[in-house]
Amino acid sequence: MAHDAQLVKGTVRLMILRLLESEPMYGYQMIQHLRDRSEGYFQLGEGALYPLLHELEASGFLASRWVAVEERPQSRKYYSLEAKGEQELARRRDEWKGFARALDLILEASRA
Amino acid sequence: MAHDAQLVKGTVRLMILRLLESEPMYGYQMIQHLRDRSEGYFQLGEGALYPLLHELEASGFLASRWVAVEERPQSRKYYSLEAKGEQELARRRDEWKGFARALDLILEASRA
DNA sequence: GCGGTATGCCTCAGTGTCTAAGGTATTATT
DNA sequence: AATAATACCTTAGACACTGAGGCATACCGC
Repeated sequence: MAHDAQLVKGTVRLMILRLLESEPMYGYQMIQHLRDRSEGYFQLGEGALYPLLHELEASGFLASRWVAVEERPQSRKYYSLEAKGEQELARRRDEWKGFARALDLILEASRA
Repeated sequence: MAHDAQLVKGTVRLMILRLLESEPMYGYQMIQHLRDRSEGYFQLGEGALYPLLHELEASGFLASRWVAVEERPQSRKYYSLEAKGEQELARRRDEWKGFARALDLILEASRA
């Protein structure tokens, strides 16, 4: 709605970057972690995730590598956070804080 | 992204309903209040506001009345919160809290 | 007198994010 | 034999917001 209008929509970006800050993960795993860590709140669809991961990698925020798993036929594509991605994470985190704070100013609004 | 995927996009709705909880206001005034109360953070565009007000009124959340102002040529369209709008406000407020809480769970994530 | 800024309402094409559904392939369960 | 789970992928459509436009009046500076 203004300078960072995309902020709130792009919250998934922030969450993905945050997850990868802890450890490298593959897509399917991210969906589960988001669901579990948010106590079932975030049910991210694959259609929202995969294109986003590709974009983040193309932007140089993430790197990926394929890892075969013996007992499974389907390889996993692990993503990890690049230095540029860490900066992006910090930026997005600050934006989120700013937004949440501003909204609280509106909601609480002690004065009339 | 899930049950209330529209939540975060529809944050403007929440803010408008909140503003009108305090007192009836007209569109142009809402834009200024949002800007001032958020310390300049929210710069809502008219293109986002007016259609939304029409929709909220059509949904029965708001009521409007035109008020002429002597020293000004342009009449003001004052909106006020209906009973149904108060319920909607409560609902949206709870949704917002749930979302912000869930996101914090992801961001803080004390465990690995 | 003329452009810029402010007030105050309005609309609409375009952008970007997400949803919902589809696809491929294998294994385990019912 | 069908369903769910794992694991990757794509794409049409919905939806909220941006940015620009329009209309009308008043004031300010040059």
